[in-house]
Amino acid sequence: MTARDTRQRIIDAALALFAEKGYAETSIGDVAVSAGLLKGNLSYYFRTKEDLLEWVTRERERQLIGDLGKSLPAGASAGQAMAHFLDFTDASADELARHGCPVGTLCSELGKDDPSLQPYAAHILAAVHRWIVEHLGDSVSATTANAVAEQLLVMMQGAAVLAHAQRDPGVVHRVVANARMWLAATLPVEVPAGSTTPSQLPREQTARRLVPHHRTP
Amino acid sequence: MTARDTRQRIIDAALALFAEKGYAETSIGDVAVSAGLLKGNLSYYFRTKEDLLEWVTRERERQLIGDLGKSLPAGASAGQAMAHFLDFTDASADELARHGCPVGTLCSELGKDDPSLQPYAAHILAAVHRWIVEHLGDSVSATTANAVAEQLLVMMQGAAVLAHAQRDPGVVHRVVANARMWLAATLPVEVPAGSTTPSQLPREQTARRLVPHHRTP
DNA sequence: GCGAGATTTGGACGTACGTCCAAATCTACG
DNA sequence: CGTAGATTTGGACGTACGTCCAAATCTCGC
Repeated sequence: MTARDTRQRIIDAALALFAEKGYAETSIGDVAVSAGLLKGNLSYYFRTKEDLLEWVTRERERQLIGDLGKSLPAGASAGQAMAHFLDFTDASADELARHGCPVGTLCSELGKDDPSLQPYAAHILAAVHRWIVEHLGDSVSATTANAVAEQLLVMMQGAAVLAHAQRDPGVVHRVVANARMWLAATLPVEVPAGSTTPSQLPREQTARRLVPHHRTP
Repeated sequence: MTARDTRQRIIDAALALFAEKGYAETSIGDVAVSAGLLKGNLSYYFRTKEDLLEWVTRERERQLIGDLGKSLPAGASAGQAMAHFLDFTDASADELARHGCPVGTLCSELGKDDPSLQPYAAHILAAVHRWIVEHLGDSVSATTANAVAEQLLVMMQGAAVLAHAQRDPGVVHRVVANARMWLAATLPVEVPAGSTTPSQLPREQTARRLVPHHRTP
């Protein structure tokens, strides 16, 4: 196994652990064990924990933007791209409920104490924002595109926080469904229904423009 | 100074520190110094750190629900109550940008590693949900009320995450303004404009049903 | 003013962590 | 095969933390 492989294995292990337990609660030793080496060996590949964090966030952004592009046809319309983004989030509902959004929770955690670490995570959010704006193309004005991207990010991040707090992926499904309707009403383009359409959710005649929500008291 | 005062001073100090630096990053010693006593003395009032957390979250819920009720007329309509909730969030924009939502970040952090601590924070979110549902009264069906409460919480939590990540209170202002319009279009009742109305924000003819967003690249 | 209970002091103790390092081991090439 | 460089081992070191505790000090009612 080459050193390059080992490096990547460390990054992958840290990626998973940071998402699962957070940055502070993940020790260098945890990462080492998960990657199949001893703690002392990590310093050979990453001098400090912050050094590792930097590579992990870079990798997260690379994977996230890469996954967003995957299975999205090259010449996809703005509406198709937005539907794709919502499908992607919807498919992540279970993981979001289990661990929260890997990016959002990292932003919150790193922003708390040491502000020098926070840009690492915030950079990923900005990249997703950019992805949305770019894929809206010129179907709307730049100002509107930024507003739509911000609103979408807000809804997805909020859904992740609530789904995680209540351990209920249903929150994500409902918010995605609402976002779909909101987008269809807001954008001057077609927004195809996703693979998980709101019609699969309980529909009640009392809810207007809202995916109903069954509380478990 | 009575022991009761000291206890309260500890809780207040911990409340502020947990919001500012997070639970894990706040040491017992930090709380002690901030409350004006020595570390060893804290164990006299709170056996363990988790014990302190329990009281802090209780206090946070008490204050939050109390503040929400404050300056809201007794017989307020559903629309007035919702506008009040949005005004309250809007007024917290600066603090949300600085430290994130004290409740949401606590939920995210506690939910990560030790699941036994997470209910403390999640309970507060549930209380706010309940507040919204109760103040919607019977202006809408129970199902719709729950959906509206969930959607509002999602938007506010998402706004807090993004505002915190970008250190920009403007996110909160824009999301609140959008929520105001969304509520007005969704609820069958009047939703009075808040003290901080969207009209004070830059308005562009290109944005339909969206508060425009100026990116700082 | 005296004594019992409440409160405070200052530090001990064990644990966990990030970083560092010298020796041991492995790998690849001459 | 032998050696130089790459990689791994196992642990040392300093620090910070949560918890615990015995002694000292304070606060009241009597």
